[in-house]
Amino acid sequence: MNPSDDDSPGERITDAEYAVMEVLWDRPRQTAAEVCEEVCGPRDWSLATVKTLLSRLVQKGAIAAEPDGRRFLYTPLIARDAYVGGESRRLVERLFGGSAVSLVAHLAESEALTDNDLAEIEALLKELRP
Amino acid sequence: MNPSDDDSPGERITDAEYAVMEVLWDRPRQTAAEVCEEVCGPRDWSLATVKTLLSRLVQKGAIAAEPDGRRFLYTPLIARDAYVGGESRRLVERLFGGSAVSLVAHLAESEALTDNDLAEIEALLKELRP
DNA sequence: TCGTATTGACTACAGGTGTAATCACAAAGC
DNA sequence: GCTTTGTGATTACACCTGTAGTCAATACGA
Repeated sequence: MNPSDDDSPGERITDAEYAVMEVLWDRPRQTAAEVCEEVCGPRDWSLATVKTLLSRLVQKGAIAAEPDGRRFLYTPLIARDAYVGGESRRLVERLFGGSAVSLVAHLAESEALTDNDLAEIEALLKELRP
Repeated sequence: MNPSDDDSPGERITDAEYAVMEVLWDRPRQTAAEVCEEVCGPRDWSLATVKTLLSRLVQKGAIAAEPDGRRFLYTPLIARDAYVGGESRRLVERLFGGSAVSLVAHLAESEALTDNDLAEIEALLKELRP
């Protein structure tokens, strides 16, 4: 895979922006007001804040703004999986020298994984490596 | 565990600061100049930058500055494991709804894990669940 | 038709972050 | 003693981020 194949937007998505992305991933093609209905309550934001975040996300190429009359319907341009994968990879890179195995080892040893979790992972692995 | 038992520093450690922490975790009790020797090259920083980062880390309570004559020897106050664990947990919380299993599943499915990785993890699990 | 509500664009502004210059001072060498 | 050098402290400054107000235009209801 050549480096310019990277389909992730150059600019990082911030914490606040991520909250907006969540809403749009859940249901695409929403207006600013609709997004606000979802997040303004929990995060105690005003509509203005949501509008700013939407603008910035459009600028960053993370979402598309499809004109619908006088307003816009916003839709994610990057898939949730791609984003989550990117962030995971970034963490593994930064904290575990790129070794995902180290991450799993750490999670296991630090009791972030219950016995049940371990069993689930084992099952998952069996599926992936028949 | 009561909430104030949290031994992690309230303030987050940033990306640049993390680079400095790495050096100190690798070998504690280093001077600013020594730290610079390690990071200034790779990150193309000046000594002044390193000093600023060290100051901020001291302020944040992430490292200690032990006087040594006219200068300081810097030493991490938070363990690498604690930090790494915290960051991992944060990511799992944010991106995978708190389920570490989901993270592993995602890594596996998104080919972030090679066959070799999977084998290693399997071996690790066998060790943890005899 | 005329006010009112809605909407995106623009502006604002404090705090964090990356990156560094400058300063004051003390140590060490000549 | 006087100068050079290494040191932390202070200050700087642009950009990013979180959070929001204001504005101008447009649509909608009376």
